[in-house]
Amino acid sequence: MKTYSIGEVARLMGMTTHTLRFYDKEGLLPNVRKNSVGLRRFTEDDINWLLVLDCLKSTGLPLKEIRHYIELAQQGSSTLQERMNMFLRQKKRVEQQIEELNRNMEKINFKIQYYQEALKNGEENIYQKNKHLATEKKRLFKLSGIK
Amino acid sequence: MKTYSIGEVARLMGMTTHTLRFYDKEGLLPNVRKNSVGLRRFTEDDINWLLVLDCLKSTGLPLKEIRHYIELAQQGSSTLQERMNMFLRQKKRVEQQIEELNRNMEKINFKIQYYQEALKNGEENIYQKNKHLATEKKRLFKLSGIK
DNA sequence: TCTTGACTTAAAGTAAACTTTAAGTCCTAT
DNA sequence: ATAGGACTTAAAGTTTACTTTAAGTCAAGA
Repeated sequence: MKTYSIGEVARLMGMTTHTLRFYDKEGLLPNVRKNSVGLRRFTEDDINWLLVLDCLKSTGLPLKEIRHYIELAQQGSSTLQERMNMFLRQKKRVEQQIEELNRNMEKINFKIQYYQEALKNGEENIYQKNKHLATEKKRLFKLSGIK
Repeated sequence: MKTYSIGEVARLMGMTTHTLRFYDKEGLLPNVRKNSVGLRRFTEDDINWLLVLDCLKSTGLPLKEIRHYIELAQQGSSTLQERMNMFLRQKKRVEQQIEELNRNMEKINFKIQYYQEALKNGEENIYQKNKHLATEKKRLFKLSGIK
């Protein structure tokens, strides 16, 4: 069965070998074997897991909780439900992240529009500078009960 | 003109007063005035800026670069273009972030599907466990030139 | 008057996720 | 046989963005 060196996997995943060893030390690479001279050999399955790890990590799941997921997986099919719940929670978080990014995108687009105007006129117009924030401010004031 | 205490603004923004003082110390709240007894009083404009700061921060712009933006703004209209470029770059980053989130969402959805199947059958099917990763793996292998 | 609570500054401490350093082994090509 | 490069472990250091602690001021309520 084909295996890969830590250097190859690092290049493949866009990580450093240091990071991969750090993950291993932290228990985040549960199945990686070492050959007769003590070098890590990564299988296709190890790479598949790295892709999932990368997905969880880059959607904001802390390494600690990724390790917890690994522990669940190692306990066998009795933890199937719990593992699915983890992915369901993560799905919700990603949905929220996308919503927040869209809201922030609107703000950024407004700012770009504002600067385009300002560049055309050669000066800034303080009064329309933050027009777009009015709605959100009202929401926050209502929510916090301030004023 | 109505102003707000640091405590009110903290509640409004969902931050602590500590964080607001930290931002002030770091030069991230350029216009906040203090009253006769030395207490910070936040104006509507200060709150507007905090909303923009929050937008930049939560789309991943480091505080250091936010401070740089402030410095540009303080230099007047000669920096309009540069400030717009900053928002244009940030827009691109947010677009990439949304794309990445969508890719990750697909992986998470596959995992949820997988667990639903596994729960129905009461056992895991190792062979379809990572079917969805095949395409991405091919892409990565091609990109890195490994194999 | 005393205490409670909000505020002040300055400085030290923390958590997460690496990153770097140090010291050493092993294989390959010149 | 020796220099280079990839690998090993263990441990210390770094960065970012806060968070906590310490020591103190001030105004209002019981």
